[in-house]
Amino acid sequence: MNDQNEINDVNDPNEEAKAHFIEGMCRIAQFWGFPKAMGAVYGVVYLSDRPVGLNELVELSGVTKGAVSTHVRALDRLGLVHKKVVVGDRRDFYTAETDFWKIVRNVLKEREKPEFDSALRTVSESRAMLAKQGDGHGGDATNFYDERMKNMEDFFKMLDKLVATVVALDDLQQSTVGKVMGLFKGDKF
Amino acid sequence: MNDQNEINDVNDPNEEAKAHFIEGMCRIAQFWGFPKAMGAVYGVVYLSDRPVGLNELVELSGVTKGAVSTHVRALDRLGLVHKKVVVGDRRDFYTAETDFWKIVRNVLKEREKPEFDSALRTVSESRAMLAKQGDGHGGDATNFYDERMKNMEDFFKMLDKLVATVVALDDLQQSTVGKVMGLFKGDKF
DNA sequence: TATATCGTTTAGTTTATACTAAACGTTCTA
DNA sequence: TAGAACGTTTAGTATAAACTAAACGATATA
Repeated sequence: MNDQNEINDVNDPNEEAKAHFIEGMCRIAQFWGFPKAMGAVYGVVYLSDRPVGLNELVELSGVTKGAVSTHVRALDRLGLVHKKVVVGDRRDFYTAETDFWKIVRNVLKEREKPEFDSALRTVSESRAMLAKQGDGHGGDATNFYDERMKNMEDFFKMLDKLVATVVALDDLQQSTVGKVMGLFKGDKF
Repeated sequence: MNDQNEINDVNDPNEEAKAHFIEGMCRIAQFWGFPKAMGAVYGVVYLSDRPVGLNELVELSGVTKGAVSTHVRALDRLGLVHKKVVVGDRRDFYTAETDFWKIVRNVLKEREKPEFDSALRTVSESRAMLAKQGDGHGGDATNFYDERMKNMEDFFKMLDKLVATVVALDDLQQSTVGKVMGLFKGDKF
């Protein structure tokens, strides 16, 4: 991956640094559960000062066209890149989103949120099943299971609210995060 | 997985609810990047009112001994379960941690934290390489790359601090989270 | 209308990972 | 000291995912 060259100049003296950076993007993507090629594609876009076309991405990332097509669209959905349409040009161009706090919100909204809902629902469903087909008169075992399940349900509900709150913020920034951290340090809780 | 039965009574009327719950644990585990069998093992431990032995886990989860052995140790490392040693008994017993906020801290510390560090280091390294083998006199291209990389570096540093803050809290609880969320709602930022 | 250039889709391969089954060393028991 | 029960390790298999290469439909151009 990325044994190719320069995005701007031929024999860019920064080549090595860029390659290392993009390699890092691959590793980060992988850890967060995304394909590493997706990280490479983002890395290339992120290190470009102008919109990049799909075929260009293929060359610069070393990823095949099909994969780039798939991944760049996924990146667009997550808000990591933005499609730029140039009038009178049939090609798609992409630029990188550089506001990472905005990306966090997008990813939570797009990817985590549905899964939280699903997880929460499963636990709630289990509780409902307990109530229905359990021993019916609150036997010890049923009570215990319900207590455990409710405990988890409460946690997920709170987590869900937390995510919803973050997603709702349209100005999540370094300063905001900094202030929250300051509150913790001040032992105000 | 888990086509077996009861952890307490034979023909437990709550069987169906438990199975659904455990199935949900599998899905949740999978989403967070853990093997689904690990979720099943945790589910079984979580729904037991007494310490569970390894062989018992094998029966109740439907996962083979080797896998249970591996997964239950991983769960222990993450703080999701605790090994209970019974004197005069060679077997290992496990109980579930029920304080999920405590678990969040553990997981961040154990699993996320090192990866954040690694990600941050890669970006910093790339910047250093830029400074060293770049065009040397702050050409436009080098300046642009450095700006982008620094932007990401700052983000990771802040994220790192945020995680460190959460990990440092030894009383992260529902009430704490609730208060933070309240602050956001109050438009105090 | 023929040819070239887009981006997408698909079929097949490769690769990574989870999982099983069995062997293993260790510790207790008879 | 033989055998049984424990947890771990390992070799092999199954499964799932990413990736490649090629075909494809659509759109522009000549």
